[in-house]
Amino acid sequence: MLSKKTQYALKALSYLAARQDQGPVLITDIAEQKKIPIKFLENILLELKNAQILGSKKGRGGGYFLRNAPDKTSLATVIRVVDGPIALLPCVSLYFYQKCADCTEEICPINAVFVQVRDATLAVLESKTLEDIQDLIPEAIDFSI
Amino acid sequence: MLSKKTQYALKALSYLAARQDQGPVLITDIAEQKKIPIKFLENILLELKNAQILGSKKGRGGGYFLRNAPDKTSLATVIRVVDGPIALLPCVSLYFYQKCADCTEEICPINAVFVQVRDATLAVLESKTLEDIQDLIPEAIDFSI
DNA sequence: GTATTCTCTACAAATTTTATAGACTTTTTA
DNA sequence: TAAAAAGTCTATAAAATTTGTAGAGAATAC
Repeated sequence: MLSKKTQYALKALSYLAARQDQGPVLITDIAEQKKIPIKFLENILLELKNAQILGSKKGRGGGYFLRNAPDKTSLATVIRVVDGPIALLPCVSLYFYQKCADCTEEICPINAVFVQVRDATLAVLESKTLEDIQDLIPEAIDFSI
Repeated sequence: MLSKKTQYALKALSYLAARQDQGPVLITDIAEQKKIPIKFLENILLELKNAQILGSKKGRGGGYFLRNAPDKTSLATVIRVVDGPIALLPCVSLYFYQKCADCTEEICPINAVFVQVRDATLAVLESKTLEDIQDLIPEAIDFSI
């Protein structure tokens, strides 16, 4: 399971992606709308900024915004930044690889299967982007029609 | 990432699968060969037994053994028993479902993507079984040829 | 009936996750 | 140019989970 932190990150990014053209968005705004503890969210957004996913502006009229077009940031990237490895085993991870204590990967059948799991998972997470998880903006829907 | 507990479970099952026809295997034996803390392993094997994956026999000549043919137990089953949910989000889990606080799944784009991730992952984990991760038994390989 | 082996419950230590506090810096603007 | 607005940064605390240990108990084989 993704950590709460990562779930918060995805919600925040989903919110920001939908407001891409509307200039910087306040942390406070995101926290309230998405019901995320504000101080926790601060840390998360900062991390996303340090990873070049978000940009920010200080002072009046400031806030956070996507640094690139929503379709340029994959969900895999987000998860790796906030949560770490996507693979189910360390010996199978592309970005957080760690050798197993005793096993030799060339002949380890467990390793082989989990490479397949990783690839299946990544096929989705690398291809889906913030564009695909954009918030539907309620205000934009006209129910009077 | 899978917990150490689940990794131990998979190693133990991999060991047992390869020794399927040789009668019960001692906890001690598995623990030594797979370098798993024995008391921890006891708990794990017991859990696998309670989940009907393993059978056991007490007393001299006793030990643990697979309850069914190796190809009858999927890796998904094992992971669910030991680790819990395979899905990345609670609102997307088949066996450990939990509703999100504020989101309505029908229109939640995050939910939709993670259903796809889940299905891609499960396609592998449901189809692969203990047969696929059987230990290669070193003793059985004849290097003299 | 005793040695062997799994069973069960409780607990303890370590680590990770979740969250909060508060002082600091940058920017805007009156 | 000072005050208000907003993000930055580091440290710490609380809670939860994971990892591992202890030891008495029950079943079985010989």
